[in-house]
Amino acid sequence: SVWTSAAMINLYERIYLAIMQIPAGNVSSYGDIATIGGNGCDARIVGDALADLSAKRALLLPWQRVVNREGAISTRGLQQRDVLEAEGVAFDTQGRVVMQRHRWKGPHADWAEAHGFQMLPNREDAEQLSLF
DNA sequence: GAATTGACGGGGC
DNA sequence: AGCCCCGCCAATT
Repeated sequence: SVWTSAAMINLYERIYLAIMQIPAGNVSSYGDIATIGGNGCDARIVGDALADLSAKRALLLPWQRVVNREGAISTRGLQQRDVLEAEGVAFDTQGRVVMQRHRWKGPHADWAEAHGFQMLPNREDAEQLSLF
């Protein structure tokens, strides 16, 4: 219906807003952006939102900073890697972003709270816990 | 409505 | 590392 379409536009806008927080030199994954968006966001929806970008809108949004969880680029023939390298992002020999170094840790707590977004769970703690 | 398709991801093995 | 299976959800056919 008309209303679900309007809701989707808002969801896409939330996704775009989250993506705009990714600093140059970092990348985020579709899943991480979905986690930050919270409330109905899903990794596939993030992909949908980016696939929907007009050429004009794409110039205003750092869409290139979204890669999959392995650091691999999902677009084809769009020079995404070149742009990321120009931003200082390193790739491994398999053509994937070195996620340990460049994966964005998520928005700051105050920004997330102020705009109704979620924090990214702390991965260091998760790794520590898994040791025991 | 049902089935299929995606710029996806987690968990198990 | 890989592979497989399954969940997810909007859009399309």
